Amino acid sequence: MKNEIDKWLKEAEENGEIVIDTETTSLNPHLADLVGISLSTKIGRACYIPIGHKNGQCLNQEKVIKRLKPILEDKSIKKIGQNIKFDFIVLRNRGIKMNSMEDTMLMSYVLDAGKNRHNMDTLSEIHLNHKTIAFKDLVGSGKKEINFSEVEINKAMLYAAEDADITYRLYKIFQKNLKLEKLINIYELFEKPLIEILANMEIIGIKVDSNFLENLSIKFDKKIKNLESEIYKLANKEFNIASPKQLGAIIYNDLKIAVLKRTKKGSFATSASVLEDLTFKGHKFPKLILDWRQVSKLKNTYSDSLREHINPKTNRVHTSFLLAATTTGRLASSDPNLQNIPIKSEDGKEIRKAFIAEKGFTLISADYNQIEMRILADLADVKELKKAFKKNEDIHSLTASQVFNVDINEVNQDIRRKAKAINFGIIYGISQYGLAKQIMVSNNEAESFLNSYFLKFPEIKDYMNKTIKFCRRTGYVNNIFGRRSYISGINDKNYNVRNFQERAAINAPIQGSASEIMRLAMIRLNKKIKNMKIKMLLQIHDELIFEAPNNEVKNLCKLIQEEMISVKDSDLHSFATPLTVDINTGDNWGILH
DNA sequence: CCGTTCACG
DNA sequence: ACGTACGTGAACGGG
Repeated sequence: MKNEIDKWLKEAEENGEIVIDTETTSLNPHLADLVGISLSTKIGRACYIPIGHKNGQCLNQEKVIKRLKPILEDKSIKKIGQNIKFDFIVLRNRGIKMNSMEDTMLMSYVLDAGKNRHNMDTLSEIHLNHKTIAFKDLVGSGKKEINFSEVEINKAMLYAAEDADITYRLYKIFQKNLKLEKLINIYELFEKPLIEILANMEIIGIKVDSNFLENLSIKFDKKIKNLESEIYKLANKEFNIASPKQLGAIIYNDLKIAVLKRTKKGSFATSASVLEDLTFKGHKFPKLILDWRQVSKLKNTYSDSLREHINPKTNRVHTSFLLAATTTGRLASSDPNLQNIPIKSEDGKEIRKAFIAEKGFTLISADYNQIEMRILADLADVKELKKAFKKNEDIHSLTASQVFNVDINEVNQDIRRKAKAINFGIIYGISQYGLAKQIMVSNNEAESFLNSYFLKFPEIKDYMNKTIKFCRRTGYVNNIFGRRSYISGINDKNYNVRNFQERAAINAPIQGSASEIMRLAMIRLNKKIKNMKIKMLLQIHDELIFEAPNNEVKNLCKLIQEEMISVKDSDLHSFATPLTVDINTGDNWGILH
């Protein structure tokens, strides 16, 4: 049996590449134990090494790991996988530091973001016209679902070997296509380096104070109970507040607070924006619901759930960063999502205080200031915007003075707020209707704001028209660095679908270019700090969180800031607009802003 | 398993 | 006349 493995590894050395796929006890790589490993060195042929099945004859785990390690750590041998960051983390927890990794999921993402998903079942059907053995067929579903370690070895072998073979076939196809489409650089420079960087961030995790969260839960629970009794009193009955159906019946049928409003699909409309309108009618009920919703959200999604994600061995939370989830190049985060931790409300900010630095360490937050507006200035070559950023002016105040025709020193809070909403709207692909709703002015007013906006910044209108035109012709848009986002439905005959896609087309290059800048910054920073005590912990789109030894904080802040700003001038693109980075430090995430 | 709601950038 | 701001993930209800 051992000679058998040696044969595969020898072929890997000869070919300079090997496909690897790990089967484990969990889809969460931080909790997963190895059950088996499949390998392929030639199309149409793959093997399965069972090492953790509960039933049947397995090979000795330690011996297999020891035998595989030198090959997986040999830089001259490519390791090819589908979502290989998962396998990297699983193997890293067993002492193997895999390198020279290739990932078919990321190749597909670079080629086809926005066109289809990038899981193997989808890719196999699209590119190989082959329906794979489903994971569900092996483990079942619902009550009868079993763990992968309980799957019969013979069945697991067929499944795992198929996956390795399909991965190899996909790799060959994508390799060719990336060159053909001239997208190989995006894959090499923006995707591959992130695999190990993100894996290490996930493995390190961030420390979370469980007791602090528990106390918050108790505090939130009291608030919820108080609100509930008030709500039931006004409703004259008890009901499930979390059910829009029941809530709508109370609002529109029992209390008759307002004329019936429905969602697109016909159910009662009870969203925050609707309830906010109703609070203006002087009734106490909608406000109570809004408060209840907010506190319930904080308790259910954060103070309760976050505690369950704390790894008892590390006292830290280990998220998963998703590299191939968005259509624009942004990352996503899950299990738990650490990119949407509350900040806007006072109660919400409390959650952030639970994220703390290790003793003797400090958290450092570094965020790009106004990165999307800066990219827009560059992307659309907006003279006035570029000038303003070079002079380090407040961009919303400038917009306000231009749109509302007042001196920049006479901009008040109200028109600055409106100007800020316009700037956001521009990035999202504005409509007068959307703007009107957002800042609560009439359609006509919103229209006149936009007219004077485009008069002052005519290049932005040109960019929008040009982008949509390009997208209609090609079906996709490019960002500054050449990443492609497919926009399906840009030529749809349905007006609403089409408009929606047009806004997405305008937004994708802006959001996407910003995400690329952050990727470059992470890669540069990683090179600088990889042998230091400071650790990169989180990325929240335009912000990075680090944990650094107290006595090094001052110097490291400078280093981080310099590296992030210097991305402005890379071999790939040079910005005329300067980047600025705000730095904050503290012993918890709550005081970083 | 989908729709609704809401947390973030 | 139409009626949505762009990109996500998680929790929950209800069929």
